[in-house]
Amino acid sequence: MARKSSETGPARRGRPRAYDTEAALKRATETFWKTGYSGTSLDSIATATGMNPPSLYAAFGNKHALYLEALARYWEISLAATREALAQDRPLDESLMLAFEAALSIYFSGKGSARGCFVIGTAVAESVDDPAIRRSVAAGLRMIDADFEARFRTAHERGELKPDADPASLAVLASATMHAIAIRARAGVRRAELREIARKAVSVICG
Amino acid sequence: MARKSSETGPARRGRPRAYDTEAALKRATETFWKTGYSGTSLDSIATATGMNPPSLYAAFGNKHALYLEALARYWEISLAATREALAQDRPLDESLMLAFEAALSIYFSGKGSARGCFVIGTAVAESVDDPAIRRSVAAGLRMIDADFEARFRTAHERGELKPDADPASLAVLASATMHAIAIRARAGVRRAELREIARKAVSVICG
DNA sequence: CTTTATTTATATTGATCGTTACAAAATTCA
DNA sequence: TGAATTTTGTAACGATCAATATAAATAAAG
Repeated sequence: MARKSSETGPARRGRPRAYDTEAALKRATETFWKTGYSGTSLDSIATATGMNPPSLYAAFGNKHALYLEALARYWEISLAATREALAQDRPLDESLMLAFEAALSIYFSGKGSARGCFVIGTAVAESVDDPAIRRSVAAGLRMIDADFEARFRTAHERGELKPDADPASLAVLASATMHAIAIRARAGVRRAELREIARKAVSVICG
Repeated sequence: MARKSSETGPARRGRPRAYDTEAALKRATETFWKTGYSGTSLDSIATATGMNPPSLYAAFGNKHALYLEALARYWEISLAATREALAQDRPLDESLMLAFEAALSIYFSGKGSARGCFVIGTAVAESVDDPAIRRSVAAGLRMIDADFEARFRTAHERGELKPDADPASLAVLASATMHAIAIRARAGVRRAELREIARKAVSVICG
């Protein structure tokens, strides 16, 4: 409802837009990523996107809707990265490390200091008071768990795990490891150290 | 500097205080816990504590200093709870479950919906832009790791672990599990389910 | 060229932000 | 009792908050 259609139809009528919606969402996401939802003003988003407040509202509705869109988009990208890493035809330990490396690439993708995970770093704080954000967080976490569990199940069938290993239990630890890395990245821990943490976790998980 | 001395000396001169500093800090912590640092106004803290703004400033300095004090106090209580749980003379798996149960008791200590961990839920969001908060988070996490590692080292010496088990690696997974529980509690996951997650993690960690 | 449609830029809205000035209130000391 | 000291309650400060009203600007359609 807020978002205007962007299909290149028979030529639009009025003054052309000066912004690219995709690019603006990306810039807005980066701003939220750094200072959180409550800590980010619409003014700073306007500055980051180069858009005027009216254009922001025309494009995204309001601050809350804009954040939800940023959150949804982050989940898409983040889950796709994890899924793609786990889909590679590699031994289990390499597969897990690929997933953690993919996560680290996202957590350290900013220009300044590490921002960690967008969800852990900004959405979790709002989750208590904001039902929509809470639902998004819960749903995304379930999907991460499911992706890891699927990978462990495959590994189990391939005999990469001990027969008594439980894919669901290992999935819990794998996503816990990912969250731990996300938290520590935002707390200023260096990437090499986080990689080491991932390595240690993988070595335990894979037996 | 901000905090006035509260030692019951030779009787104070002026109008007596209408507030108890300890109780006020507790109420302020609960408010921050629910709506985060940026999302909490000093007005709401004044309401929660029953204090006037000038009294708040006289007692704690300003919003930032008040939050840092709340954070430091939370770390104390939280770390003490973990340490005490791990200090119990129990088998390793029971010891870990005690620590996780202690954490759950804190994460679900609020009156309304679960608030999760104060650090994960509120401090992590501010960590990128706020050096003081970031340092507190990083230091606290290191202490948790150290406590778990010490427990695993003891278990290793007692022969509760396989000889090739690495206490540091297991500690990473234990605190990762704790963080995972903290995050999910704030995302609305029920306590019983979190207990189950902890149980699964313990079963993997302990072999 | 005029009309219609859409976006931009600016300015502003009332509300709320963190913080403080100020005076009344309440206590101890002389 | 009166002076000194500290806290309380209220009111207000300028700044900033999310959100909009308004009008100029820019395009296609008639």
